[in-house]
Amino acid sequence: MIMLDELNAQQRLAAKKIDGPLLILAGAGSGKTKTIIYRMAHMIRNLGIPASSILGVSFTNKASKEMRERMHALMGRRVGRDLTLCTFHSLCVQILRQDIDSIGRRKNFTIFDTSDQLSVLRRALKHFNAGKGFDRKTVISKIEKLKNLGIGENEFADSIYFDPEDPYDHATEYCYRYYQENLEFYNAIDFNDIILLAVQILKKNPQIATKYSKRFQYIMIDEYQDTNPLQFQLVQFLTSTHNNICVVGDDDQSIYAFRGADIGNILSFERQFKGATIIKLEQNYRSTAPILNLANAVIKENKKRTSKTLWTQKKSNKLPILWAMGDTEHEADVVAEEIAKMQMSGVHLSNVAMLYRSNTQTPPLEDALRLSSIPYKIIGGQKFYDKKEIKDLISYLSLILNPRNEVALRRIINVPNRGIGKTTLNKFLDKSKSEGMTLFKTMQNFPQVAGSRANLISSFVEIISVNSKNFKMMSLREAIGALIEQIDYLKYIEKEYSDTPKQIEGRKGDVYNFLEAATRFQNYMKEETSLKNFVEKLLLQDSQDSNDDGDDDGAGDGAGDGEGVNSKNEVSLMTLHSSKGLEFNTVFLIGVEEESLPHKRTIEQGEDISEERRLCYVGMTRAREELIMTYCKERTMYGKKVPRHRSRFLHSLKDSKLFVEQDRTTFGHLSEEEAEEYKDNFFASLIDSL
DNA sequence: GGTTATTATTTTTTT
DNA sequence: AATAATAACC
Repeated sequence: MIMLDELNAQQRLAAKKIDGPLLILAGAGSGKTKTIIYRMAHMIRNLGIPASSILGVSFTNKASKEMRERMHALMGRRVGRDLTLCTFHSLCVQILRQDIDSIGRRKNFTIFDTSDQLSVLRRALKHFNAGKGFDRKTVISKIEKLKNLGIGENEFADSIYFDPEDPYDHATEYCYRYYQENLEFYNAIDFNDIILLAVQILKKNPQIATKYSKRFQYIMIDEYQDTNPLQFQLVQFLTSTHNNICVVGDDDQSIYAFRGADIGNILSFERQFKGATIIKLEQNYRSTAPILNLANAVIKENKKRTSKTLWTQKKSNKLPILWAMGDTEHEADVVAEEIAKMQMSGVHLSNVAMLYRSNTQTPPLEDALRLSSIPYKIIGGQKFYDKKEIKDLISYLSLILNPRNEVALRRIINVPNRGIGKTTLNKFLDKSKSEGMTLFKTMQNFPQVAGSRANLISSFVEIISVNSKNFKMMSLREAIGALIEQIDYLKYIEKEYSDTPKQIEGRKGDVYNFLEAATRFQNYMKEETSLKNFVEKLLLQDSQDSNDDGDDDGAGDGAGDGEGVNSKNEVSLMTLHSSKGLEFNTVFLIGVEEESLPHKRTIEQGEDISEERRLCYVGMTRAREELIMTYCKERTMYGKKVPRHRSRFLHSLKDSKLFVEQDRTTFGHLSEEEAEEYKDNFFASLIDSL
């Protein structure tokens, strides 16, 4: 028997409401995950619902991993194993692997990431009009938006989204088609296609839709405010036979509109699922009252939101603080100094985080921490597989997996240098076109096209085919090792970076880490290890997945595992986006200034800064006890110093007494005595350093 | 075909 | 300031 006594009244209501549509509006820190876990446990243990008929969908691997771990802790491993807890993307990849042939596509597709997309787009734009300088990223984001709305490449021109006056729309029209044709020819799909094609499968094959809907009788969606229209369609198919859907979310934490999330999905849940129950979780167990008061005041300004006010029992007389700093370096130094002080007084650094709007703010903070010898960890930012070496290796693997993948082929055809340059490549591209054959097949069948370089081509083709045999015969780890050796990749790194020797070690390290990752994958997946699964996992990895050198999971059943990604004695650094779902005793909110939060691009784009406000709200509500915000009077941007001002989000509250402002460029935050002492120390250390 | 110099561009957030 | 794309050179 699972006892629900540990839940509060609202949480318990939510856990007990099993049938029909349910919307749980869960404010920040209101025990959302706990409620979901108990709800599932209650269903399985008390009501005897088979775990295998329950599906829990989240957005990040980290979220589903956490859910699984907490399920294990509560009910033991066996039950957890039968539950399906996964991300939207991994769920859809499973659907595609099973049934993609039902919409006339091949099964061994590869997944294109952003850089693959960009490389196709470059060619698309060249074809469209060699002269004009269109921005590839703008075109991509237009295409993605269309895909998220479910508009195909041939439907765009006639849709209401097409503006004949806008030259970008004409470019997009052309490129969208070119892009889709190419992807299909290469047998590749992009992130949006993962969802889009899965929905298409379900749409065209009602029996398949029914199959999945029957298999998953109870469906839960986490972070529902982040779903896009396409994901909404998917949910509709999955619930078509039973309507047992429970969604959990917080409209105030919707921060992914830029990738198509539609806050309307959560706001209109009642209308879309008839007879829905709505339960609000408003008690916050995380933050102290002063922190919550400020956060509430900030978010209150937003117009479109469900009415909901968080409250807490945690009293405190520590008001949030806003520090005015001189410039970027000053900001980093002062914060680092403060953290050093905390460390001295015995604070464990896993309880401390620095949050900021964009990744570009990371380097100066990092420098300051390093100079003060404070251990830190950057979460998110550049993904492991975004590094050049890893992309190269993955391209080899993708090509081996799917020889139609021309983007991968072009990336590595001359890496390491093997004397196959632009001219030769172009010859093969022409031939490939005239024969209507994939680029790789052309190289395989007509090496003589390269003239005197024919043997170079042949030996490249040979490398690929030898290795694809290797992957069938050896273990994953061995086969990757053999590949690296055969192409002599480590030597290539040495040569390539011979003028920046400092980098060599690190880049080689990336290669070793890659091998490590393969080993870990192999140990974890056992007989399900395959190259396909491995590459897929790498590409669907999210920014909070552990790609560190370390012992992350410890494997033993953890006794009450700690919250947060980082339990080591390290400060966590991350963007506001990646901080969602986490909490820390002390939060430094860096750069709460105009053009940063709200961001310049959003201000320029027109009026809707509500998402920026939510971002600010998310950041503030990460803090349990202490919230320290900073802004600079001057910031270095694009290598130039620019004057800056405190964010409008705080400016409008400056007389509210909800926070204190201290000017750290003077000694205004100190009493006279302290200021004297500080100055003495400062000069003393200055003299020391001379 | 490969290397180096110059120029352009970037920086919002990410599955 | 750092990096990538392009052009010009060897």
